[in-house]
Amino acid sequence: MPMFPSSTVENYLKTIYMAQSAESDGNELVPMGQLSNGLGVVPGTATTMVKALAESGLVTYEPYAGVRLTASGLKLAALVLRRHRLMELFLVQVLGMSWDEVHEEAERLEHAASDRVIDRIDAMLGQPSTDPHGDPIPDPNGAVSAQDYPTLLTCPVGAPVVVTRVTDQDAEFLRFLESSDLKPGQAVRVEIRNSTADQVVVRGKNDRQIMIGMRAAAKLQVVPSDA
Amino acid sequence: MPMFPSSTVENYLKTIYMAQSAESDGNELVPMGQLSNGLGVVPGTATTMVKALAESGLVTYEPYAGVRLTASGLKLAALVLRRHRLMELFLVQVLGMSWDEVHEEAERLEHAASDRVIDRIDAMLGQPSTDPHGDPIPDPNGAVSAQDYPTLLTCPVGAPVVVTRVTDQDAEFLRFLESSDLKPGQAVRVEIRNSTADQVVVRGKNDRQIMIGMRAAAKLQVVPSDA
DNA sequence: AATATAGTTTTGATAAATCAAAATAAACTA
DNA sequence: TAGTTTATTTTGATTTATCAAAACTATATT
Repeated sequence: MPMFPSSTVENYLKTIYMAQSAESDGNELVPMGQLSNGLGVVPGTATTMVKALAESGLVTYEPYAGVRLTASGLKLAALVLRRHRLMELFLVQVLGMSWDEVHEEAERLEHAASDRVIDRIDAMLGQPSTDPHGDPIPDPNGAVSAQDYPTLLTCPVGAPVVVTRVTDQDAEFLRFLESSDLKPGQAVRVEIRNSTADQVVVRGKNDRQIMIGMRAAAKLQVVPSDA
Repeated sequence: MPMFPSSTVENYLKTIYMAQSAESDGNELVPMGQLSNGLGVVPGTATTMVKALAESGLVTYEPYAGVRLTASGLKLAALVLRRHRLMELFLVQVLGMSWDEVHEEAERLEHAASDRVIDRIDAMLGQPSTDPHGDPIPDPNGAVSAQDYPTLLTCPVGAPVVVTRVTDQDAEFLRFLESSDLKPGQAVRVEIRNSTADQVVVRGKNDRQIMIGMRAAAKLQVVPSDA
């Protein structure tokens, strides 16, 4: 129970949090391999650290099975994500940075910005609910509005939808989306979905036709739209 | 020669830089005691670290005498100060924080903000030359416009001057200055200076009369003004 | 000069976070 | 079921930054 969690601890919690919420259940155990992989450390390092986190009551650890956040770990992780996402939005909206470069910036700033600063940013941006990638911003208590949207891979073919969220922070991928007019907010429609050929054809802005693979399509969350 | 200096290294350089430039000469050796004191570590720790910095070519170290920045150490230190001071000004001007709380915020953010972010801030603020305390902001190459101003302790009695810089970051002191209308930019005039009684009497805003000690007076730099 | 004092360096330990590689457990395969 | 593969844990070292306390140096005092 570190009074002030190190940025290492914050990163472990954040990574576990995201792996956990990527699961349908959301309460699954995260395998150690996935964790060490996500953090870019060798497996043994993650094992050692997770045992310390368990000692601090931030996670529960089941040897050979995986790790899961406790209530307090969950809250801490959500607050780290809050800082990260508010920071990203701030960098885009106030400093005018491009959405593909803010992730790595926020990756460092999230550990240095105090609640005082974060609260100011939150107020300045009008208490926004999502960051530039459409990821939800937890509230000051760590609560997140539940999200479970369809994607370009699962939404009905032909139905008009709006891109709401991109669940991948890779800068190159984000630049591709930008150049394809597929950023959050964009109205689109799936025209063809061919799993054998691994292609999803989308009709987008100005009737532009864009072909993407199924892997990519699954990373674009959407909501049905009326128009 | 660390490719990416740790924030510890940055803090050592910054502290040496400030101690050095506080000297008249500006090229003096900084005693180890002053350094360890400024950093809040025990003397032995500073000795060890300084030897490593010397190894990296950032400082020259003379045992039992002290430490001095090399050209490359000087530049690095100036760039840390640039980040710190731009960040402080940004927190005050854009986020509307009070000038007495931004120092400690910037103390952490200065190590996390990239040049990309800093350059945006610099542009947004119109390439300012001083921070909220009047401290000069080094340019992107680490160059600082030389400053050697008189203070409320050394300026002519009776002459109209303007407060330009406060060389102390203590939050309580800064709040006192704010409540006494002695922030940078304020036009004032020294009325009485009595070294025996350790008092400097200043006529300030709205003809208000303020009494401060000589220690405090020496921390307020001024420039002569016409009015 | 002899001694006291203040400042500095050395030495030995420690905590946090990591890696490499050996050991072990679980899962899969034939 | 026996053997192989994959995932995980252990063990032993390493790096960075730190402290406590002993040893030392230089300077000031009488």
